[in-house]
Amino acid sequence: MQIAKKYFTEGLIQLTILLSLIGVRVDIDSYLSGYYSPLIEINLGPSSAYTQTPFHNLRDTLDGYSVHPKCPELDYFFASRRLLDEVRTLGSPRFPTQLNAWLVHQVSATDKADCGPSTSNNTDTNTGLESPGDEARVEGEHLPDSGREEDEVKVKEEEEPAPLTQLAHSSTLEQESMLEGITALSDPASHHPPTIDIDQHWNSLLSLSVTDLDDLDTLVTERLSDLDTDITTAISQDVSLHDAMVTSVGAFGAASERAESRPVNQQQRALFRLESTGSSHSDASPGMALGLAALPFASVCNLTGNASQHSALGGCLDEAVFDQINQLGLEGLDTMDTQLMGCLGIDPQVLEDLDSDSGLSLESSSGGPVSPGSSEMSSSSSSYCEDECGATGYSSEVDSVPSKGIMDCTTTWSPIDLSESVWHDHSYSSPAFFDQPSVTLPHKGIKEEPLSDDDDDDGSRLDDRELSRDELRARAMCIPFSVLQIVNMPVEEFLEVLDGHGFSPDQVTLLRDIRRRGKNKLAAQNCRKRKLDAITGLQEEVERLHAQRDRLLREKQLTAKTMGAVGQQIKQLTRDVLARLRDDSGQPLNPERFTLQCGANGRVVVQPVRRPAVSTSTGNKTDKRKKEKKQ
DNA sequence: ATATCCTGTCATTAT
DNA sequence: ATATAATGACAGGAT
Repeated sequence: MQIAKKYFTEGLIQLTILLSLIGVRVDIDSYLSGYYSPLIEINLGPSSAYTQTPFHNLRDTLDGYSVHPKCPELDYFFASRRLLDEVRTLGSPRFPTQLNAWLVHQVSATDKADCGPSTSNNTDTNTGLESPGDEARVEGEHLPDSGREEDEVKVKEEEEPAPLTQLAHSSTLEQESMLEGITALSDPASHHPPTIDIDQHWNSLLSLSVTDLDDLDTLVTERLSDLDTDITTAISQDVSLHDAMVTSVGAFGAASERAESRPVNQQQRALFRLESTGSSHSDASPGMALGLAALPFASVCNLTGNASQHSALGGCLDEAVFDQINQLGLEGLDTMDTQLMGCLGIDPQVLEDLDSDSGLSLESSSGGPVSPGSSEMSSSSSSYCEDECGATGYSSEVDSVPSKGIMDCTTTWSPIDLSESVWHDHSYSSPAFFDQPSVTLPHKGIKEEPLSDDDDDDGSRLDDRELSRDELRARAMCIPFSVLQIVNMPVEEFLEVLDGHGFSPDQVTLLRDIRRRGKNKLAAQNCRKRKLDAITGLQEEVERLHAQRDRLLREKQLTAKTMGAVGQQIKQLTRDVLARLRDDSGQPLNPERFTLQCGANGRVVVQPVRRPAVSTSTGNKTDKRKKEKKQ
């Protein structure tokens, strides 16, 4: 008897839940009230077992695990409960409170799956979970078996007082009487209830429901974990973009500050910048190991990664790399230069040319035998890297520069071996080298070769060709500073230059314009790089969202398929139950004419199948109208 | 010849 | 107030 009772109670609980899930209302109160007393064969009303047999207890007991109150998977429980509350607020068929227990059970299921060895899904979203964990524990996880029934009834009473009063009143005795009633209403010929068949059905239903609910558990768990993962990813993505921006800006700002505080160090910084440019396009230069030893892992990964796959952090990491390198101090920089040059196979002469234009206009700086843009510094103490390239599109505009001025001032701009000024003269700070964005644009490498060929072709005219418009203007105005010097020198020094060299107003204006244009050129390059990075990031996000959408659609299809199977099982079970019920005359009920309905209050009632109400109702209405008209 | 891309520059705004 | 960064728009050269 206890076994049959257990089957009935547990099975009916699940039946009620499943009927609720597919929208069938099970009116248990109707059974209790006795309105359908002739038809009541199974009083599966709110018995004590109805409330004290939550699935999670069974499963937890069977599976031999329990939920730790601080288990991160308890988040799912509260998400589920929130969803349940939302469903309730919609006024849709209210789920019996067993569903609450089922949802609690979901926590247990997920806990079993994930709380143990694999808790990698959400490790960062568990803040403030202690109280939920405690609450979940109160609701059924760690209740002593002796007091479980009463405690759970209390929990349910908090949510649905009215029916739960009935639940509390419906006791095991009612269940037993219900079973007795079933026996009494059964065919007298077969006095024993068809326990075997019903047991099989119940077992079938239980197995099905448990299995399918496990599937649903899995789906729910995956869905929640996906959402969690997506949220985490979105946050990290956002942070990454933000970091990319902020780091870049911060690096620039820091570079400026360092430029002011440590001007001596910046020539080397510029050199390392160049080295970084080269290394970022040549995999894992061994020479970089000297400076990379202390670099963050991300920086190393970025440097050692494929250059063709430029990451969004590439620009920032360049600054980070050289910031780290600069922190190593001046010691060993010369050897580092040599090592880097040797390992990278870069001719120092070439590097001198590559320095210009933040690497984005490398095509304008050839690796010719003579540094075309170099010029001897009239300033005794300063030597900026001279070649300010990126003027490839202005060869025609060079003509507009007054050639007369150039002729007048040519003597002060005799080319020098820039390698000396670059590699040995560290007296001038050049923070802009550090500011220059990393050479990561894909077109850079493409443009590099043909232009070098061109430079080889007519290297004799490199001086004029390589000079930018502002460079020529500076020469024309007899300004003893190169464009890079003007652009890269600190603002204080620039102001001193403006004031202390007795420049004419035109020269001052030109100096300011050169500096402004140079700064703006770098800013434009950074801006474009950021834009490309943002586009790349958005494209990746689109791909990710597409993948997520596809996955969710597959899950939706699987869920619908599972629910359809559950519905079919329930229909079959309903037919079997109805086939064993008898009406007042002792005749078996026609399964085609009756159905089991789950009421909002938790009662399961046997109701006649409603005929197509449209025709009948309209017909009745028309008949009534006719009668009224006749009257 | 045309389209597209790249780059420098200007104007404007924000910091 | 000034310098500078950021960015949209435009122009011109390169491909």
